[in-house]
Amino acid sequence: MTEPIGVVVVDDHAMFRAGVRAELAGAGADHVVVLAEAADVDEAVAAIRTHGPDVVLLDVHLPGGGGVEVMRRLAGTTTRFLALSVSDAAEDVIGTIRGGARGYVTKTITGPELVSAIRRVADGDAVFSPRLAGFVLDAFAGTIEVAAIDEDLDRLTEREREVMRLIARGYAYKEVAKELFISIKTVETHMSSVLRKLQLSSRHELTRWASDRRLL
Amino acid sequence: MTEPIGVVVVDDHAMFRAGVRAELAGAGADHVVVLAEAADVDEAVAAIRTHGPDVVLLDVHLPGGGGVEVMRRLAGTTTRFLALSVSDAAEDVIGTIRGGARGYVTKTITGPELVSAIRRVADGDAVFSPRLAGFVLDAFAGTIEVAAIDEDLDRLTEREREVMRLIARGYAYKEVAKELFISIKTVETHMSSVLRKLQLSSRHELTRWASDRRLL
DNA sequence: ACGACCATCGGGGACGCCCCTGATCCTGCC
DNA sequence: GGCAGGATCAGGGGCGTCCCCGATGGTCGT
Repeated sequence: MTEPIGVVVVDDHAMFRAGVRAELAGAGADHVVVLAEAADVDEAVAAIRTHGPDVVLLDVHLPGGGGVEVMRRLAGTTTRFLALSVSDAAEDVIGTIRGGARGYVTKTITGPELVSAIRRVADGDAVFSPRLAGFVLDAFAGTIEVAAIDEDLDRLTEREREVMRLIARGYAYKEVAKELFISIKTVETHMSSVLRKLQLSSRHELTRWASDRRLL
Repeated sequence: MTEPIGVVVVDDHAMFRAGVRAELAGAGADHVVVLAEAADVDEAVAAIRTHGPDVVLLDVHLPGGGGVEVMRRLAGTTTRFLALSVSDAAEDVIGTIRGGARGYVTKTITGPELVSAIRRVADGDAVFSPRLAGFVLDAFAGTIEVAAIDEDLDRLTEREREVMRLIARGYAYKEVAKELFISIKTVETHMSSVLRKLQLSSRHELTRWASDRRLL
């Protein structure tokens, strides 16, 4: 409370960064100080290393790998990350939390609420927009399943991933075969492996699965 | 140039509105004045009627019907609309232009660029982010096709639309039949009509078609 | 009353999707 | 050298998808 909280704002929209800065200057008063801004992953890593902020306001979708990449590169720091995103998609939220963020709020937040969220994160609390809190808990209740997803994807061979991508985009087996210069039967074999490894049962589920993970 | 340009800012994110206001105050200097802000369709319509701005900065995705709804309700005013969106999806851009906007820029824009865009729109020019200009022209080159899309959708009967929605979500014929308490054969008949009327040839194309138009 | 349109069903067929078994070739590893 | 795993292909079968044909009953407008 006596010490102001140092913050670095990471977002690829200059306009939005200006908005955060303006709101924090008004509602944050002496409590929160914006030390620096960054517009992509490289800038963010450099700025955080230079300024050592207490809290980083981190956009999820960011040129250069996304907010998760920033946290990965700074693993081990004492800095706390608060994700700030337009997306309320479960994959984004879960992925960001698993990447190490201490909270996740959407950009519909108001200035005073943001100040409050920053202070709570700086104090070590976890902060979530009300609507998100629900499935964050759901996800951690089913941690095994969440962890298993990436392992399953890793189990796919290179060729299987190629086939999977085309199928998920709506290509018929015949078209995949022509595209990859292989027989239809080979496509069927790969697809069979893909569905088995991902524990899916049809191309439609695969399409949904892939689009949920933004693999298209 | 002598007269300042009056602007109303419509966006559901208070933070973003603050950013626009701050940037316009800095880079816009005397040339641009923010008359009012609004966070949803009703507020926007009221604010624009009250203040009669030269230009409205209009977010595309907005509670209460979207930016298009705002323009529809204010049809006939001399106010010019500049769409300001995170989305660069063709449907959003085309739909907004068809709704009456004089320009469309993404939120990656900087303050000075936004001031420039506002002034050009106020002067009667059309303004587009460079990457978007291409397919805006494409769309107007193929105006017949764009106009035909909605006519085709209108040609579907109520029952056909129900079937279409379920199929597009990945339901099998059998599942659709159970869901709607009809025979599989009836589902097939409806699907056949849907595909013929929409000039598509498979459920996969239908899925893509529907998701492109956010009918899911 | 008649035609136009819609929703509902059926038979039958061509082809796509998915699975099973089984096979060859190559590469890398112990 | 054997052994595992990946990529390639084949045959055959069950079921889904999409089409053709035809049929009945209901509603609406003229």
